[in-house]
Amino acid sequence: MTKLKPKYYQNPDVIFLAQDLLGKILFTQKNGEITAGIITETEAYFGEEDKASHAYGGKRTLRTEAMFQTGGFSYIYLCYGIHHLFNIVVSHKNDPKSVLVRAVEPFEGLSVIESRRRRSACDKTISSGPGSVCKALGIDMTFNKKPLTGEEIWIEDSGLQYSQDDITSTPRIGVAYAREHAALPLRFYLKNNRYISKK
DNA sequence: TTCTGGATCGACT
DNA sequence: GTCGATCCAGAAA
Repeated sequence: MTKLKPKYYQNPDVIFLAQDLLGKILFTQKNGEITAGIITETEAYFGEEDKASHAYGGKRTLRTEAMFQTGGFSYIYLCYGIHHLFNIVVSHKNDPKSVLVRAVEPFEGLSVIESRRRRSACDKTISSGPGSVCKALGIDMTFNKKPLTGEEIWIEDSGLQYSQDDITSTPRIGVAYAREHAALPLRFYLKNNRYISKK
């Protein structure tokens, strides 16, 4: 397995990347403990034109600043005052596209993940849903704006390849306010995996 | 300074 | 299926 390179993330085709990232492995290292999960579900946010994106209209604030960085950095924010959500920033500088990781399948450090989530790794709710992914992998705001090629958080290519037949696409979750962009099929998940937020 | 609402989860019915 | 938790960023003023 090899760590994905900066070049991989600089691709401006966020819809391709949201699908290509399925099957890749997201690692974190915290307090010397390494945990990882196979990415099973993602959503694409296509930038300034996307009414569902925090960067819609080129809105640039302290929070959204992370998305305007060069592809290959993390964008993490707090949702509903409770949950952290993890995004992979892609494309080039000042093009705020990102991929939201919505679910992973536990891969490494299972006992650490189980104690963080207080349930068995066999329970599919352990890391299905964007808030759960962050909790399972120990991701909080200290991971915001980090390079995904470093030693705290990174993604490896497992070599797994999927065809369009293996991937289901649906509208994104929780973005009804995005009006005409709410129905776009920009959510992707592995058809045959049980670690999915909802079918 | 104050107000509003959200890229959700889990407990409970 | 329904609903409360919980708090910060962004907008209004």
